[in-house]
Amino acid sequence: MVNQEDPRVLRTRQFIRAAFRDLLRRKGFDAITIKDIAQKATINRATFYAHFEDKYALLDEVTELAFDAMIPEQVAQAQAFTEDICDRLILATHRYIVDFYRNCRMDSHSMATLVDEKIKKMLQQTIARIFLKGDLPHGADKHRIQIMAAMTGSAIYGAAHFWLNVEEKDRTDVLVDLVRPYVMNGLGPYRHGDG
Amino acid sequence: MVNQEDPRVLRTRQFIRAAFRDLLRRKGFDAITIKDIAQKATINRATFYAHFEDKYALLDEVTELAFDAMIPEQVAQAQAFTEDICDRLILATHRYIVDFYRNCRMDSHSMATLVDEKIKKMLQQTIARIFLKGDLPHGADKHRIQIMAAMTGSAIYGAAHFWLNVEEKDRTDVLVDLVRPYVMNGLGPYRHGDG
DNA sequence: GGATGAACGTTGCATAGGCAACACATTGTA
DNA sequence: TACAATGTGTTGCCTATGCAACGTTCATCC
Repeated sequence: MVNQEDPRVLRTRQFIRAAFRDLLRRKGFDAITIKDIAQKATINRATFYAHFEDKYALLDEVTELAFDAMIPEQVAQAQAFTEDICDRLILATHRYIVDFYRNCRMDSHSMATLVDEKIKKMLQQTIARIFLKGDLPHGADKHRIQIMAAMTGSAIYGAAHFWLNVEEKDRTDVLVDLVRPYVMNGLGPYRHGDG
Repeated sequence: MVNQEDPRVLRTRQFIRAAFRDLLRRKGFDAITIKDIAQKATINRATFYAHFEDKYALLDEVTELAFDAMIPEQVAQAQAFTEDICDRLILATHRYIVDFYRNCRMDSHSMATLVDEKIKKMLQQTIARIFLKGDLPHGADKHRIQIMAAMTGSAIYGAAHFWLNVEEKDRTDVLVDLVRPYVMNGLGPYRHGDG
C-alpha cells in the first residue's frame, strides 16, 4: 500500500476523514457515497480506494481516532485501575456516546452497531492495558484478565448508553456513582494488583 | 509548467498562499524564507518552485487576489464611471490599505513598495476597464483614456494612503467627499462616455 | 422482463509532488 | 582570511494522485 509517512498521504487521509465527519453531520451513513466523500475531500474517487477498503473501514478509523482523542491523559498513562481512573473512563465513554448521537444522523442501524462494537472493543483494550501494567495478583493469568476487561468495558459502555434515555440523563454524577461501585466490586482483587 | 486546472495544483497553490498570508501576520516579509512557507504549507520546498519563481511572485499573486476580493461586485460589473462607482472604489482602496497595514508586519520597506505598485496598477486597470466599456467620447483614443485611468488610480490610492496618518482617519466619508469631486472634475467629459 | 442510471471497485497511464543531493550565494564568527 | 551555517534555486528519481474507462451490481421505471 501507500507509505503512511509520506506528507501527501497524511494530508489525503486527513481530507478524507474531515469530509466524512462533515458528511455524517448532515447525512446518514448509508446515504453517504464514496463519490460524496471524494468530492468533499477534493480528491479523486480512485484515491479513496488507495487508502480505505470501503466506507466501513473509514468509519472504523474515524471512530478509533475519535475515541483516542476522548480518552483523558490520566487514563492513557494510568498504572493501575483506581476509582479515579474508573470514573474518568465512565465519563469519557458517556461523553463520547452523547457527542456521537448529537453529531451524526442515525438513520442507519448498521452504523450504530458498528460504532457500538468498535467502542466497546477500544474500551476493553484500554482497560486490559491498565490491568496488565499493574503487578498481577496471584493466579491472574492473561486470559482471565482479558475477560475481566471485557466485562468491565461492556458494563461501562452499556450503562453509559442506557443513560441516554433516562430521566436524569444530565446527572452524570449519578451514573458514575452507580457504575463505579458495581465495576470495582466486580473486579474485586484484580483491581490494583495489590490484592 | 503545471496544469492550472489540476486539483492537486489548485490545492497546493491554496496551501502556499494561506501559509504565506499566515506568516506575514507574524513575520516580516524579508524574514520569511521559502523553507518557512513550504513547511507551513506542508509541501516540499521544490514544489514551491514549481508554482512560483520566488517569494516576490507569490506576494504579487496574493496581493492581486486580495485586491480582486476587495473590489465590490458593482464596481466589477460597472458599465460607466459614475459617482457611486467612484465612491466604492475609494472606500475599497482605503479598506484594503488599512487591512494590509493591520495584518502584515511591515519591517520591510521593499514589500510596502511592491504592494503599493501592484495595487496602483490594479486600480488603474480596473478604472481603465470601466472607461473602455462606456461609449467613448469624441476624440478619446485608447492611449489618452489609459492616462486618465492612471491618474485617477494614483489619486485615489495616494489619498487613501495619506488618510492613514490623518487625525480624522476614521471619517472615511470625509475622505470620499474630498476625493470624489477631485477625480470627477479632473475627468470632466470622459466620465460617462456621454460628454 | 428489459432498459436505464447510479454507485461500486479496479485498472493503466499521465502528471504533480516528495526527497535527496548539488552548486552557489550570503552571513556570521573565530 | 577562513570556516561553518543557512538560504536559494535546480535536478533526477520515485511515489501518490488525477483521470478516464471498464465491468459489475443494484434499484427504478417503462
